[in-house]
Amino acid sequence: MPELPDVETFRRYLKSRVLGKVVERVEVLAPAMLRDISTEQLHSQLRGSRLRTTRRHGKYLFLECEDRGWLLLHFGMTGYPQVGRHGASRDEPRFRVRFLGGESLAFFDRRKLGRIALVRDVDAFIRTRKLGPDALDIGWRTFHARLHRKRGSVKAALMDQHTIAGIGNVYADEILFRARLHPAAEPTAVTVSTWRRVYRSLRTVLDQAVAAGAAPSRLPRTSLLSNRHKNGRCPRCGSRLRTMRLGGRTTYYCAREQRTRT
DNA sequence: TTTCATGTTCAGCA
DNA sequence: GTGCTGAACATGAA
Repeated sequence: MPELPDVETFRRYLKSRVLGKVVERVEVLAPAMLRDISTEQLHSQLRGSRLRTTRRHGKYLFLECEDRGWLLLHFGMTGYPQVGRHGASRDEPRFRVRFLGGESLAFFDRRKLGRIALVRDVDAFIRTRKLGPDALDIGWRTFHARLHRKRGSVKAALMDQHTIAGIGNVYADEILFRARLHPAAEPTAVTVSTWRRVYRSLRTVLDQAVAAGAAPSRLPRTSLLSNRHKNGRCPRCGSRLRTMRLGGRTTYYCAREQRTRT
């Protein structure tokens, strides 16, 4: 479920497990996941390099490889990293970085929708891709300025990575549920005080999710996340949750509590 | 068997 | 440029 909280959890995990390690070799089991680089190039670029720092922007994770640039990892819908001794896991990873000393970083991704690349400069990458500010860094003024004039729905605006980076389908629903705002509300019709509520909700929801290590079981019981399924009920008022399609994705909301205005 | 799924990207259309 | 829809990517789960 790689949205911002998941990727931030991955980042912290990798920070504690692979920094300082030296790359021995790289194995690409699913070459289609590479972007703008071949397996051979990636291997020769990374071999002998020491991992120095980690960075995250939105749903992108970067590992700095000393003198070689940054290894970019995007987890798509089903990707996740795992560090351990070679071959410790039953599943076959799509990508693996072996380190001197015997450990390796494996990238699992059933659906192969994840992406792997090597970039020279993270900030340049963010500019080129026109990614918006990271959802955990954005301040109230910037948030309001970037969102309140958008067309379409508030939910689509929250999920637009060019507007604000890191929020996906699940957390967009969660943020709007907590803010009690209807996901289909038009951004231009939302009052400033309601935008404030959305902003505060965004901070609370993301902060709590990161603190919980993005584990649904460790999120507040009043969260929508654990109820987003057929026959799911609103954890606050008990009414049946409704669904609709917004921005091409299934949207869960409580029709009784989430209003179009206010 | 069919439908749906947490993400991104592109084509086609308004 | 903005936004929407549908498709593609590739695979598992309900």
